[in-house]
Amino acid sequence: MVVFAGQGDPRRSMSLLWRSAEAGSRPGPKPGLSVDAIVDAAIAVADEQGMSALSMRAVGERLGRTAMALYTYVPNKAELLDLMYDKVLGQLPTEYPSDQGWRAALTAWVGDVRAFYLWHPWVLQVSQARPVLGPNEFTMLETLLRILRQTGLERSVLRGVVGVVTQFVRGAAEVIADARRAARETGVSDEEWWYARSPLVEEFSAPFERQFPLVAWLGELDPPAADDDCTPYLERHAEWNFTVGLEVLLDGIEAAVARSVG
Amino acid sequence: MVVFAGQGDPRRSMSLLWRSAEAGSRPGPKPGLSVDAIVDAAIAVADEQGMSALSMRAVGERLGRTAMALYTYVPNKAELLDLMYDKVLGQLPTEYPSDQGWRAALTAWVGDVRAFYLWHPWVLQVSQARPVLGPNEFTMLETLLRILRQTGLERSVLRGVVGVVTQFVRGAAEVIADARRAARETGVSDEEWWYARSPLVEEFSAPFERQFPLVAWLGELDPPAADDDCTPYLERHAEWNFTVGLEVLLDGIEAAVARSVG
DNA sequence: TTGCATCTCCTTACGCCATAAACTAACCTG
DNA sequence: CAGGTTAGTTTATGGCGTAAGGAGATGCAA
Repeated sequence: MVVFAGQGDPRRSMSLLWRSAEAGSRPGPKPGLSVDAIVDAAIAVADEQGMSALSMRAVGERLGRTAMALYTYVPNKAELLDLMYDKVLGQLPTEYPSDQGWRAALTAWVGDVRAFYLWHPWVLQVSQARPVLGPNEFTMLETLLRILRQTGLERSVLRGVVGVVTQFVRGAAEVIADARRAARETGVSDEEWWYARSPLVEEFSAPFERQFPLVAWLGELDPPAADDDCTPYLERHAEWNFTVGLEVLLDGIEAAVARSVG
Repeated sequence: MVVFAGQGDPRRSMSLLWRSAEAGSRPGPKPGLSVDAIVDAAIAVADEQGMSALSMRAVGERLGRTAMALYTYVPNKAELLDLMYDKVLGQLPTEYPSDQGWRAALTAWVGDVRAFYLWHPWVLQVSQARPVLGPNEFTMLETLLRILRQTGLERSVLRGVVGVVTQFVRGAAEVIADARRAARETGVSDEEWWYARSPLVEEFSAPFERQFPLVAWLGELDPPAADDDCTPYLERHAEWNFTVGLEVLLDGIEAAVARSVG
C-alpha cells in the first residue's frame, strides 16, 4: 500500500502543499470541489476505514463525485497522500513548557505524538522515504528541536538524537496500530488469535523450552493474565515496552549530555 | 501492501511453518512443485524486484506455472508472506561471543540485523502486527536474549529493552530501505530529488529561517557535501544517525543495568 | 450576440491484482 | 479397469489507479 509521490512536477507538489492558490476568474464551470475538501474527505475515509479502504473511488464517492473528478485537483493518489499527511500533522501540539527541563518536555512530546499516531494510524503507513516538505512536517520537527535544544547537545549529535527519538515513537505506535488493524481486518481478537496458536507452537516445536529456553523464560508464551483491565493482550505488553523503552532512551540522551559537558 | 495472515486454519499455518510434511503415497498426479520451491521463488522475486512486484502471477511464472497453481500448496498470499519471512530469517547469525560483554555483542547483533534487513528490504514490509510464530522467528529472539541475558536485568525490564532494541534496528534499516526503494521505483535519485525541491521550499515558505529557525540551524536543508564518497545523501545521514542512536541506546541500557545493580 | 478556448466532470477502457469455480488430465488403490 | 483424489489449467468476478476522450458549463473577445 506504500506509494511514492514526487514523480510529478515538483513545483506543482510544493504549491499544493503550501496552498499557494492563484484562482482568479477563469473560464469554464465553477469548481464544485477544492483541494481542501478532497484532502479532508480522504482523511475521513482513512480515519474511519483505514488506509486499505482509501481509494480514489471511495474519496470521490464521499464527495458525491466519481474517482476521476479528483484528478482535476490532485495529480495522483501519492500526492493526495502527501497532502493528507501534512494536513493532519497540523493537529499536533506545538508548545511545551521549557521550565521543567527537556526530560519532562520530551516525555510529553513523545506521549502526544504516540497518541496522535494512534488516533490516525494510517499516518504510519505513509512512506518516510523522502520528507514531504510540507509546512506541518517542518513545524513538527521545529517543535521537537525546541525541546531538544535545551540539552545543549552539538548539532551533529542532535541530528542522531532526533533520529532515534522519532523512530522510537513511530515504532512504539506501530506495534499497537498494527495489532488493532490486524484485529479489525481479520475479525479475530488478539486473545482468540493467541489461544488458537499457543498450544500449536508447543505441539509442533517438540520440546519448546529445550529449543528456546530464554524465549520460554521471557514468558512471551504465557497466556495473558486475565485482569479486570480489558486492554488487549498485545497492547498491554506494548504499553509496558513503551514505558521502559522511553526511560532507556532518556537515560541514553542524558548520558550523551553528560559526556558533552564533561 | 501489508496483508494479514492467520485468517485461515491455524493448524494448517503452523504445520506449514514448521514443515510437518506427511506426504506418503497418494493418488493423483505427482506434485511438480513444493512449498519450499514456492517460498524460494517468492523470496527471489522479492529480493530482485521488491515487494511491490511480488504477485502470485510473478511467483508462478518464475516456476513455469500459473498463479493458481500455487494455491494447491499455499492457502493464500498472506500465508506465503509469513513463510517467506520465517524462512529468510534463517539466514541470520545465531552465535555471538560472550567474552567481551553484552555491549560488544549487542552492537554486532544490531549491525548484522540491520545488514540483513538491507539485504532483504521486503522483510521490513511484512506486518509485525502478530508474530509469525515460526521456528526462525523464535531463534532470532533467542539469539538476542542470549546476548541481553548478560545484562542481568530482570525479566520485565528485559522485555522492554528487547522492544526498544528491535524497534531501533527496524527503524534504522527502514529509513535506508525506503530511500532506496523510492529511488528505484521513481527513477529519481535522492540528489536529483533534493536539488529539485530545496529551492522551492525557500520560495514557498517565505522566510524559511524565520519560520523554522531551528530546522534551518540543524541544516536539514543543507545541500549534501560533495564528498569523494558516493553514498547517497540520505544514506549518509542515516549512517550517522544509526551510530549516534545506537550509542544513546546502549548508554540507556547501561543506565538501567546500573540502576538494577545499585 | 456569437464563437471559442478553457475548465469540470463523466463514461469508458486498460492492465494490473487476489482468488473463487469449474474443468481436464494424471495417478493410486480397490 | 473403475472411481476417487489430486495438480494444474482456464475462466470469471470484483477490486484497484488512471489514461483517453467527450459533454456541458462558463468567461471573454470579436
